[in-house]
This record gives sequence, C-alpha cells and structure tokens, in this order.
Amino acid sequence: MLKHGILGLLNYADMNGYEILETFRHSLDHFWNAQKSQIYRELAALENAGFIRGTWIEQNGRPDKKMFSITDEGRAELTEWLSEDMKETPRIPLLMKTFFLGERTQEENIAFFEKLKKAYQLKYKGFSAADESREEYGEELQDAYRSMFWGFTISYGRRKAKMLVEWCDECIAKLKEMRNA
Amino acid sequence: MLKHGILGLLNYADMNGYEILETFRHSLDHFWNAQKSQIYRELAALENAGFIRGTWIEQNGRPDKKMFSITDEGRAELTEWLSEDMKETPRIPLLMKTFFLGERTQEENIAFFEKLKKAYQLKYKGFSAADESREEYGEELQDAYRSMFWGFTISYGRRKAKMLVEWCDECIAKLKEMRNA
DNA sequence: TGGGTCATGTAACCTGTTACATGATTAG
DNA sequence: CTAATCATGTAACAGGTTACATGACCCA
Repeated sequence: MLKHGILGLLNYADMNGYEILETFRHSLDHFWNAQKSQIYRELAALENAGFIRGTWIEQNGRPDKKMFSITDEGRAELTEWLSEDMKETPRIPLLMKTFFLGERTQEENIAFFEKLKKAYQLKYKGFSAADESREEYGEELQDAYRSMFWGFTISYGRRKAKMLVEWCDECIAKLKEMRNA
Repeated sequence: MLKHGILGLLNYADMNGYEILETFRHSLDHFWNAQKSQIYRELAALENAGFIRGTWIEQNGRPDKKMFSITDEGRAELTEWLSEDMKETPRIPLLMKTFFLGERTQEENIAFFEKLKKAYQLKYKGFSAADESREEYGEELQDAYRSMFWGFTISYGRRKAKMLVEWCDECIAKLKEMRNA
C-alpha cells in the first residue's frame, strides 16, 4: 500500500526520502500516516525490486541526499495497482471499543461520545486548512485533473468527520433516553 | 486490538476458538474481519499471559474442544482498555488509490466510482440484515444496554455506507463536469 | 461419495510501530 | 547558544495475511 503511494509520488516528480515524507505530511496524512522508518525501508525494497532507481547527490552545506526516480517497471506496477479491484478489509478500532462499551456506565459512555464528537468537530474545521494546503502545494501536481483527486480525498475527510459528529449525536441521544427511562 | 475483542467476547460467555470465530462473523465482521489463524494464535498468547484460561472438553461424535474463560486479570485488562484514550491512525486504501487516479482517463474513473457506489448501495441494504442478525443473536449479550452498543456499530456502518454513496455521486458529477468543459 | 459443519492449529511472510542513532547548517 | 531543518537509517517488536495441514461426523 505504502509502496504504491511512494510510486505514485515518484511518478509526479523525483524526490528523496525526506521530500517524500514531507509530501506525505502535506497531502496524504489525513488518510495515510506514514512513519519515516517505514518509508526508508520501503524505498530500499522498491529499489531492490527495480521499481525505482536512486542516485546520491552531493550537496554543500547540507547532508548528501539520495534522489529517486521511478522506472518503467515501477510505472507499470503503479498502473496495474490502479486498475486492480480493491478488497476492503475493514478494521475500525473505534467500533471495536464501542461494541464493548456495555461494561461501563451510561455517564462514562456519554462522556466518551461527547469527547469524540468534539474531536471530529475540530477535524471537520481542519479540512478548510487542508484545502488551502492543497492550493498551496497543488502546483506540484502539475494540472487541474490530478489536483481534482486530491480534492476528492479532502471531501471524503470532511464528509466522514461530519458523519462521525452526527453518529455521536445519535449515540448520545440514545444513551440519555435510556438514562431517563 | 483483536486481543481486546476476544477478551470482550469471553467476558460475555465462555467460548472455544470456533465459537469466537462464529461470533466475529455474526457481529463484529462489518468492522473487524478476523482470520482464524490469528484468533488461535491470539488465544494462545492470551492464555500465556494469564488473561484467559482454557480447558479441554471431550465430546463424543465431535472433535474435542478447548473452552476458554476470562480471568480476573483479563477482565482488568479489558476495562483498562475501555477507558484508555484512542489514538486514531487513519489508513484508507480507497483514498490512497483515489489520490493517484489522475493517471487514468475520465471514463475509467467514472466507471471506478460507479462501481464503488453500487457496492456501497448493496452494503447499505445489507445493514437491515445485520439488524436482524443482531436481534437473533442479541440474547447472547444478555441485556438491552449491551445490545444498544451493537446497534451503534450497525448504525455507524449504515451511515458510512450512505456517506460513501453520496461521495461517489459528488466525484462522478465533478468528473462529468470536467468532461463537458 | 461429496460437501458442509465442527474443530484444531503451524509456518512463512508482509506491513506497520517505537525506540534508537547520527550529524552538519542556519536562523533567531 | 539553542532549536529547527535537512538528511539518513537500523533493530526489535507487534499485528495481520496466506497457504498449508488434519480429521471425524452427518446429510443428501
């Protein structure tokens, strides 16, 4: 997965590990949180597999860096992945916890959902900032068509945050109902 | 994570590996797809840690089975987990793919979202079935309070499916707009 | 006789997390 | 002088996936 994310970015432009990390932070972070240790490991694996090629660049006043570019094999791998069917394997820790909340009191659980609601209200607002960052960095993606899909992922984030807030409201309401019954 | 799911189930009733698997299928499957190999491994680890205790039961006409029950330590671990703060680490393969869809044509991508939409429309309908299954198996959870949280997870599933369908509609509309421009 | 249910696991692998480890340059 | 930025990684561990492996009973 991360593998294809890296290939996708290198398909836009040559980058070193550090830049890939930064790009993740600016654009993919809201749906894919990547650790630097994993990125460097994956980079090594991708180079080993022949999907990318790295060259050391000497710099003065700065540490040397290893610039990577995608190979034809890498591009083929990327397009194949894009056309593959996706097998969704849901794994939602929040729901795992929710399922077993019956062990705790109504008060505790109302507080649980109130807190969650607040967190997602903040997230919802945060996606305006995400849109700005998209405009700021959008030029990297070179054209409006590509940048549209970035917009789609942000829209998803906003919708999901909104959905979460409404779901929390429903849960809180039902918990209060039961308390009063 | 799975660890706490198993503890949660064993807190409701004693079960063997096979029953745990079945219960996952009937109730947690829409947000946590567990492999049997992982369940047996986790069971061994939990027993080793003293959180559960297993006893072999001989059966005639059927394979022997190992029944597990939760220990006091296990129950303590479960309640601690329930009160812990959750750190959400988003990882949404669908969005990873969406982000890089700019490599393909508008036609291909419209088809992509149409297909996705259909899948989630089906899922949406499927949650009525999930509700029935909940009523059917609901007695296992012993009381209305516990069963309410099961209902919450189903409601989440339904809301998410709905959100996905609407998001697909938005993406399709924007893609068509661009095609016509 | 063939498939479904009940019942158990192992082994190898892949992916992600956390902690550790280093070091020069630049701006305040 | 001190913190941030640029730049690279390793090691150990945790958690999840896929494939392999076995076998009795029951129903059609």
